[in-house]
Amino acid sequence: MTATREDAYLQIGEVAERLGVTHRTLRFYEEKGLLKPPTRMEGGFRLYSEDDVRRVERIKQLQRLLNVSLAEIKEMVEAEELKSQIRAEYRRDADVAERREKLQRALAETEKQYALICQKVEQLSAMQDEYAQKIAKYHGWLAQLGSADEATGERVP
Amino acid sequence: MTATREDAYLQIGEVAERLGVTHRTLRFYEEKGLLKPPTRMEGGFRLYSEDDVRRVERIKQLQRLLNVSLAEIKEMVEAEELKSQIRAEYRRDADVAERREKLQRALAETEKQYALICQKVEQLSAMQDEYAQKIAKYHGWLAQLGSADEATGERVP
DNA sequence: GTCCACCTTGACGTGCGCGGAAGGGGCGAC
DNA sequence: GTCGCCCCTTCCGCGCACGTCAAGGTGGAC
Repeated sequence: MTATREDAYLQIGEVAERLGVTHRTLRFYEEKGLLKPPTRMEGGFRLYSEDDVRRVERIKQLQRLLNVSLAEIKEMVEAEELKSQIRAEYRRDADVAERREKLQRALAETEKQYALICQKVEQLSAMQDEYAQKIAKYHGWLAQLGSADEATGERVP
Repeated sequence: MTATREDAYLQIGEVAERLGVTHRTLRFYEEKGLLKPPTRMEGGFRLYSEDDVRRVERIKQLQRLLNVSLAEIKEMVEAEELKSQIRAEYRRDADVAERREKLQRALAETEKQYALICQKVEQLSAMQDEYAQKIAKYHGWLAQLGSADEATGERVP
């Protein structure tokens, strides 16, 4: 059990290879506060947990899909961190009012992000439709060209 | 008619204000070949047509939604330019085979872009679902807290 | 003519998101 | 021990997408 736990920890190079990023990127995220400082070996080597790895994946996902700055992504992942805090505190005798406040903050942030995503999906879907129509038009024109090789009386705008 | 045509041309500052970009951005796009050099007044002032304006809007849209480099966007808008060329050549006695080839190139590029958009929409939709579930969970937890604590909470939408 | 807002080119500066090299230390195998 | 590889911090550099400043030309109103 302790063995599996220790095996679960990865050095920076392994994480980098797994996720297709460089060790520089991981250290950079740590510098910028997007990643909490990972645990270390005695000699100072960083040891990343599976949670850490998931966090990096999340960051990359947000970056790819939402096109927002790392500063904004930092706020986003910090909101997710709140959730973990709430979970951790759940067993203890944390104040109910305090827990609710945290939940509401996390919820508000999540809803903000959700709205952003919805907006993006909407716009992208519109663009998708637009492209589908363009493709249909091209196919139409090509069909005309194909059938009317000598009989040229068709309309191509 | 000539009057409306001339009125339709805009100076760089007007375009910038309309689109919420700076004149530097417009010049930059021109330098990089994303915008074809606009017509000029005698004194050298740039005069942008409505087509030019739409082109800039398009560039900005692609940038916002697809998160790709200007170099890639250049290729995309160049593909759209092919379509205009085909239109322009239609009246003339352009070779049918040549026109078909251009159409097919334009179609191929458009389909490539379409695939990219589909992929993005898919991933973003998945993320959207994920967030919707998260929000539902938060609401559930808040409801639990609210009922267990017997009612100082009011905001559980 | 004069004024002033707007335009021109050119060149250097900036913030972001890392890249890469220097100089040094840790770790496991032999 | 020592060899080789991976890791550490520090610091300068780079590409992208512009921002910004300088020095001057243009255009229409008065």
